[in-house]
Amino acid sequence: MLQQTQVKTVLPYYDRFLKTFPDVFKLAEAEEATLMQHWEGLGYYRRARSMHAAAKRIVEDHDGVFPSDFDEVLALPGIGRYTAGAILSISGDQRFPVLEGNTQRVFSRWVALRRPPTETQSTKLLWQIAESMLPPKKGSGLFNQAAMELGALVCTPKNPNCGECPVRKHCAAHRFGKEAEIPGKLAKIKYESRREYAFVVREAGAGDDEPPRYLMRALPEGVRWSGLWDFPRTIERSIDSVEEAAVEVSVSLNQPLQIGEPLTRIKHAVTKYRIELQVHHADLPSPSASQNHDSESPWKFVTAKEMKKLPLSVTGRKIAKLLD
DNA sequence: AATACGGGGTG
DNA sequence: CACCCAGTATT
Repeated sequence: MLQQTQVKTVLPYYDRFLKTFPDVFKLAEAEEATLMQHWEGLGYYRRARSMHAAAKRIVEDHDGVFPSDFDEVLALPGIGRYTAGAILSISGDQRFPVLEGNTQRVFSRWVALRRPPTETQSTKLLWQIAESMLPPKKGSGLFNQAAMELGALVCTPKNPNCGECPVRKHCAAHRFGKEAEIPGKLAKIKYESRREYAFVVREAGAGDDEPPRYLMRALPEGVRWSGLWDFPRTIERSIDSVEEAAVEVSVSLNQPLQIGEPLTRIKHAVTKYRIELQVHHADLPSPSASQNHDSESPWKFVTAKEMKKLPLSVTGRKIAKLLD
C-alpha cells in the first residue's frame, strides 16, 4: 500500500484492510472484487492484484508462511528490491538496505550528489550508500525506518528543516549550503491534456416502481482501472466531440448510442495525463437490444444501491453519487 | 532507458 | 499548477 503513496493516505485503508483480511489465508481466498473494494481510491490498483497473487503463492508454495529468504520475497509479484528489503529488515531485522523516495533524497543530500537520483548511475551509487550505512549487525530495520522518517519529516523535498536535523553536521549538502538544489531536478514531466467522455445509460422500459439501473462493466485486464467497474467511457486517447465519443463507445457496446443531456464535467489526472471527463446521459434506442446482450458481454445494468458494493474508479464513484 | 500506472497532499 | 509520495512491471 505504501508504494508511491503517503503514509497518511494509507492509514485508514490499512486498518480496514487488516480487519477484513486478518491473515494470508483470508486474503488468498478472497474474491478479487472484495479486495478492489477495499483498495478503491488508493490508486495503482495493480498493487492490489499483485498482493492477491502473492498471498495465493504464499499459501500454495510456502505453506502460508511469509518467506524469510530475500530472493523468495523478491520473486513475489508486486515486490521489488525496496519492498523486499523493507519487509525483511523491519520484520526480521535482516541486513538489507532500502531506497525509495525518502532515502533517495536523504542520501543524495548526505553525499551532495550532483546528478538526479533517478539516473541509473545515481541509483546504483545510492543503493551502495544505503547498504554501507547500515549498522554492521543488528538494527537495520530501525535504521531503515529512521532514514525514511528523517526524509518524510525533516529532510523534506522543499524547505528542508536542517536546523532540526540530528545529522546535519555530517551532511555534505548542508555543509555546502546546497540542500535546496539537491537532489538534482528530475527531467520535467511532459503533461498531456486529454478530453474523454463517459455516458450514463439508463435502462429503458423499467417499471415505475423499480429503481433505475445503469449500464456498467468491469474494466478488463491490461487497461486503466483494470478490475474496477465504470460507466461506458472513452479511454486511451483524447476525443474532441461527444459524437465521436458516442461512436467509439457504441463499438464496444456493440449497439448504437443516442447522446442525451450533459450531466457533469470531472477533471482528474492519471500519471502524465490531465483529463477533462465530459459526462453525458445517453440512451440505447432499441430497448430489446438493451436486454438481449449475449453472455460474453461484460456489460450489466446496475442500480445505484448495487454500485455502492462494487469497486469503482474515483470518477465512476463521483458519477454514481450523482445518480443516488 | 522509457513508460504506464492513481489519486491526494502541499507549497 | 507543478511536484512528490515508504515503486514495480513492462516495453
